[in-house]
Amino acid sequence: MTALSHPDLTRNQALVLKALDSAEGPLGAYAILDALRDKGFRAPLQVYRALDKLLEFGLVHRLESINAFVACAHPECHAHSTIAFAICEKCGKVSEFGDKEVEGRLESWARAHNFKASKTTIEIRGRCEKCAEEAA
Amino acid sequence: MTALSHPDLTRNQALVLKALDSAEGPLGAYAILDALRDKGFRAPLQVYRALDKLLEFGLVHRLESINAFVACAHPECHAHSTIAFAICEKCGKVSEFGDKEVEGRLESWARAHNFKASKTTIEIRGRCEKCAEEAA
DNA sequence: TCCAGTTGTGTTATGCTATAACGTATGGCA
DNA sequence: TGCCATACGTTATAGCATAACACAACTGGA
Ligand SMILES: [Zn+2]
Ligand SMILES: [Zn+2]
Ligand SMILES: [Zn+2]
Ligand SMILES: [Zn+2]
Repeated sequence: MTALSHPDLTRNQALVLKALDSAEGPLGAYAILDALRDKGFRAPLQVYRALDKLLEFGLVHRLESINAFVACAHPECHAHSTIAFAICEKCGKVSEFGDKEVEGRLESWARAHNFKASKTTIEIRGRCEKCAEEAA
Repeated sequence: MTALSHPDLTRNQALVLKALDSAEGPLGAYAILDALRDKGFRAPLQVYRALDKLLEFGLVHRLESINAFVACAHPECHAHSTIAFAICEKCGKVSEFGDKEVEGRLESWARAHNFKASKTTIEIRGRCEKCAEEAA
């Protein structure tokens, strides 16, 4: 789905990114581990270390509210600004979007309170369009 | 700090709320357990079950990004609207605030994409005013 | 009164998420 | 060559959350 190329990804990092990228939805670290056992992965740390780097590169996002990871849908693009995620609790579909207005409001709260922000999380959980239709 | 009274809190629920309310910052479930061992608490489930109810009553918030819980700073007040949290990673101080503009923007994204939101998380991690001064 | 349903509780065991601590291997560079 | 930084592999452990079972207390109606 996304551009899988990046300067100097190591083998493990590339494998983890590929696993995330070819998954339908977000994956937990242990699900990634299971998906990569036949590539030689044995221990959670192999996954977490790769994820740390991929997060640093901005190629992967961590979804705090569900302890899972997704490949970035728009790499190269949203650089390091604040991103919001809509997560379907039924099918796992994740949509990322940015909103300058929201970002600005949160930034001004921080400025007004002398709060030095380092990372902002915005996650909406619910039902995606398709799954909402099916609901009772 | 906050109003500790609520219709029909059970003993365990009241104890957990009191523990959170008298803590300096957010507490993990196991920290609450440890704090309540001398009140007879023995197992994590005693804590989690009380927390479930307190969350339902809106007396406690869960901070998804740090797997911890805080007593609501404004019970009775912000009812069930979306709340944002600023969490100091140094001293643990948590500030809650609501922003109708932010809430509205996220709601309109959801409406535009036919996404049926059930719970929205907004958490800003960083340094509070006091701790930012001390930083190198 | 008795029964059934609901809610809270206690306990044991288990599962899922993440990191500590150790040693090894590799590549760039003075 | 010696040094440093980075990645890797493995074992063990820490931290967070729930499943499953059993029992007690209350509630409302037959
Ligand atoms: Zn992205
Ligand atoms: Zn869906
Ligand atoms: Zn609150
Ligand atoms: Zn602070």
